[in-house]
Amino acid sequence: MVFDSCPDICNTRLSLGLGSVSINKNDLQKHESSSSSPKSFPSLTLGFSSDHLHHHEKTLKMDVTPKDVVIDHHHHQSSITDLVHGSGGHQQQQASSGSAVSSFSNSSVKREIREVSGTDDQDVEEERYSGKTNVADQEQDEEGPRKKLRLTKEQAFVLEESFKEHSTLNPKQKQALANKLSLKPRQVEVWFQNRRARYIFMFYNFDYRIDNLII
DNA sequence: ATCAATAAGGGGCTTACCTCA
DNA sequence: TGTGAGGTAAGCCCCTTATTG
Repeated sequence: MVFDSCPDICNTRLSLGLGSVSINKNDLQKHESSSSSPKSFPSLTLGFSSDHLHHHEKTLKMDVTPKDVVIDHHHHQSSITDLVHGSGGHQQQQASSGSAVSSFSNSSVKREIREVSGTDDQDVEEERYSGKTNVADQEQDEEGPRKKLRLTKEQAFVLEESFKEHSTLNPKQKQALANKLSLKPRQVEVWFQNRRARYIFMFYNFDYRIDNLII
């Protein structure tokens, strides 16, 4: 199904298509086998309009599947894109990044700023150095191999409960949780990131099991 | 020694906001 | 005064690494 987008007005000879892409669930689940029932996802396609298609063997195509359509399916974004584009997920990221040309990666800088600034964090840190896990963390600040923080059961419980309420946090919520648990806001943020990743993984595994049951 | 779980690092993309021509 | 382009900061995601039980 393809709707030509203003071919006369823009004269770009491009068309914008809305359709669906069938994806074998086996391929979706990279590391899992069985269940060959195909799944279809909504797809957005940019290409030459149909009347020009014959003149172009190679069509410029950009499928937005299904990241922006299926909520919480980010985890398999690259797998799906692999199928559509035939290679790594980074290709999709580049394809969709037209607006990001002027952007530059400044993650590490951001992180530095985050660590250096924010007196609130310092207060929080001072507090947490009195706790059980803080010794290891304190050592980490000094030179040497990074020590892995293990959250206490209480901390994990509170984070879990909070995650049930909302899977993402706004800055205030993050800060409040950090204060409550004597953690850095960054640690709360990381926990939620990892937790979301786990959640999506579990979601797909559940889906996979259901499929098997039905078959 | 091996493995699974998970905290954290690094890089990329998106979005909002600001400045300036 | 309104507008578009470019820069910046912040947040999120994916992938990966490192640590720990």
